[in-house]
Amino acid sequence: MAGSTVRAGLPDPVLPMLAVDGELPTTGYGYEIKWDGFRACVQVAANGDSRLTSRLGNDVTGTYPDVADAVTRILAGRPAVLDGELVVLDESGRPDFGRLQTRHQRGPSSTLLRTNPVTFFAFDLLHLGDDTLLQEPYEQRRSRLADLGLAGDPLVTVPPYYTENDISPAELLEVVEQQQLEGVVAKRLVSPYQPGKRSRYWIKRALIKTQEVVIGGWKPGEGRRDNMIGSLLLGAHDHENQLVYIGHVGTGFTEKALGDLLRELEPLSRTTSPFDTPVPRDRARHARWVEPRLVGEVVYRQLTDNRNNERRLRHAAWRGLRPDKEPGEAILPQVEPGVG
DNA sequence: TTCCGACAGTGGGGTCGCAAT
DNA sequence: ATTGCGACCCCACTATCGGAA
Repeated sequence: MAGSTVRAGLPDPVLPMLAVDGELPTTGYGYEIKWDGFRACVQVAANGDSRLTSRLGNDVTGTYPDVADAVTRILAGRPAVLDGELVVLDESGRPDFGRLQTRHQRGPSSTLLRTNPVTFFAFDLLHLGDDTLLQEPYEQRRSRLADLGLAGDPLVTVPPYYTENDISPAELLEVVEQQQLEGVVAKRLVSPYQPGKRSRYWIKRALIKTQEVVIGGWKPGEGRRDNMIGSLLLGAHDHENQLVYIGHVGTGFTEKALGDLLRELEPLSRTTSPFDTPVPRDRARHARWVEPRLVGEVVYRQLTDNRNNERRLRHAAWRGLRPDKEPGEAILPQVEPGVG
């Protein structure tokens, strides 16, 4: 793997097992909260060397040295490979992806290391000592993981999983929605661990929201999207009826939808931004502005607050035009009160 | 025949670092 | 000093193709 550091006693980086999108099965699966952070695998060798790798196998040990050290210390000489998620929790105990991004790629000298503590949520055990657990069923690996004694250290935790005997997936999703968490992952109880593979052994169900939006411009596409729309610049009205820029959407279109949209947008061209709030320079680059008349619908995961208190759609995907709606009906949701 | 999994290739938000202007 | 751009992290989604069902 390019870019990885060779360390004595450590095998190649582990590529994490992945989940497909889908509805949650009601039987034969364990259910876990989907934690909003960075996926990471921890490898600890018998000599105490340790390595943290990202989803694509990149070495991120230097970014989170305290996490690697904590796991090594707890294991006390036992070699092991763990899979989990690096998460930053906010004051109410919910994952805060934004703070994790701020910390990412910072070196050990960064002051952010102290202001943004990261917790490793360990949810699978692939190797322990001389034992390879990849072929063991999920439940067995979970049991061995629970016996490791990882919980108790502030930097490491082992989040629980639930079965149909504890709670139905529908009920768990309700809890997740109330707590404003990201979603649920179902893992087949008898399944092995297949590194780097995406299969129905693991099924993720993310909570998504819908939003009506006003199209205020578009950016041309590239490559396969040459001579087509690359993305749409979106806005919605706040409580003072200002048209607030809330980000772009560049996915979810069929090719036909892209062509139809372009034909509708071209007659609406104008030379200035129709938004009442500024569009960041790099986001407005190459933008073609239009009269804010067309209303559409997008789905998204989260309406973020960046460091400038600007709200942006995260993971937005286009659903289609809403010719039945007036621009004034595209209203920003109120800021949700914190939980906890 | 149809369906599904894997892959390539678009696009997004965000941060950081380097080189060109 | 500003700007452009790529490299990372997170990701959604469409289109395509070959093999499984």
